[in-house]
Amino acid sequence: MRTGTRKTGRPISFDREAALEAAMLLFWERGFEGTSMADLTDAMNLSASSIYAAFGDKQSLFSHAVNRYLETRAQYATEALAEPTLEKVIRALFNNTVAFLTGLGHPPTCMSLSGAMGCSIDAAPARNLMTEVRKANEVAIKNRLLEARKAGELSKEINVDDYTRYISMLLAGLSIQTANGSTKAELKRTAQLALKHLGY
Amino acid sequence: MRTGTRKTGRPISFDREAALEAAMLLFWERGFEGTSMADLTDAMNLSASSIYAAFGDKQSLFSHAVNRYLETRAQYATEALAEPTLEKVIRALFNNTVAFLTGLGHPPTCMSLSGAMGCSIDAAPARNLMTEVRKANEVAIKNRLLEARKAGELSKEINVDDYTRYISMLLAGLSIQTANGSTKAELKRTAQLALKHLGY
DNA sequence: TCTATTCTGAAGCAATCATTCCAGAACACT
DNA sequence: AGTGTTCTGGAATGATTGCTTCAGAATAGA
Repeated sequence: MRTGTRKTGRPISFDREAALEAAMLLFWERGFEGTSMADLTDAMNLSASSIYAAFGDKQSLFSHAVNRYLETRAQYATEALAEPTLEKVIRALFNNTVAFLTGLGHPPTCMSLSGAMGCSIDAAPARNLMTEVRKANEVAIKNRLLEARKAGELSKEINVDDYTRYISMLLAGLSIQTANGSTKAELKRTAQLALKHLGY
Repeated sequence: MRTGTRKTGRPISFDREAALEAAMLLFWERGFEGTSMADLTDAMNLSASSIYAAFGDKQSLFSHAVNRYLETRAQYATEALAEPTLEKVIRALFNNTVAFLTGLGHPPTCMSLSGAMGCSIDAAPARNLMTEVRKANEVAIKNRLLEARKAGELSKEINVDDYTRYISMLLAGLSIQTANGSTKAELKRTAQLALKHLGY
């Protein structure tokens, strides 16, 4: 049962990370409820009992998949926020988002939107988790803006909360645009337009 | 079976529109796959066979519900586009959207996003329908912008397709903001910020 | 009243859902 | 080699899925 620091017994025979990657991609595309355990056993190439032993129940597996997503796919946002100046931060935020959304090998939208927007009451935990992820993103942006404000890069007249929500809105909008089928070129132009209207 | 112009037989004993309204609200909140027939029979206060006779299968009922949504809830967009000047159109588009999203008695996001973002392969028709709805919205906006261009209200240097996508992105972003839990006051301020950056 | 038509509610359909159980296989340690 | 522990795959769990069927109730027109 414990998969952490076991010392004896039959060792795991599959690549835990590869299996989790497959699960993540499936959840990303079909959402929590749209993905069945049968789909998962198929894509992960594992029996249900192995999945349960390694990751817990479906909800727990979803959490693990979301964590993997945040660590291996959503780092572009963190990287953007680490840029030295506000202008570079904002530019990177949009450019990285476009690059991410139009990347190959995964669904054309961010997982926090496709994961569980509308879902049954049973799946409420999954939906709440997605909302938390989006909110955490906003908080990260806000903190970076507060830094920029301290550095004198952001006018004191600008309400940081409002500005945060505005940027968050723009980025979410980009994701929906991609889900609508916008091409990479179109998305780039849209992001450029957003930057232009932001004054960058 | 036919519910249209029947002349004899036992008449329908329930309020068709009220039943459809209940179904729409449920689909809106939980999405196509998150809503079971049991949920629907409960909310619509009808037996499954009555629903099938009146609206067809679940997918067909979903289509009817979406149509009702478009007719009774999403008219604010059409109304906004009917404003006489471009400035009024844009302002109305944002203000109406905010009023709509923060309205009481329905989920805090637009149905085209909660209806079926991530879903199983079986529910692909529902997802495609939602994408079509979003695209149709874009087309409507684009046509209005082309009108404005003819009227000389929009600079010829502005690419109408880009501008359409930009506005569409902003409006979609507002919907996500509401899903994140933004209050009415916050959403208003965000929309105002968007208008300001648009030059209005 | 009689007949034709349609709606209703309950029961039942096979399929699928997430989950669990179990016998056996595979390895680590002694 | 023997023992203990853990993993594995398949089968089975009961509940729920969307959907259908059917006998009977209800009404319209003759």
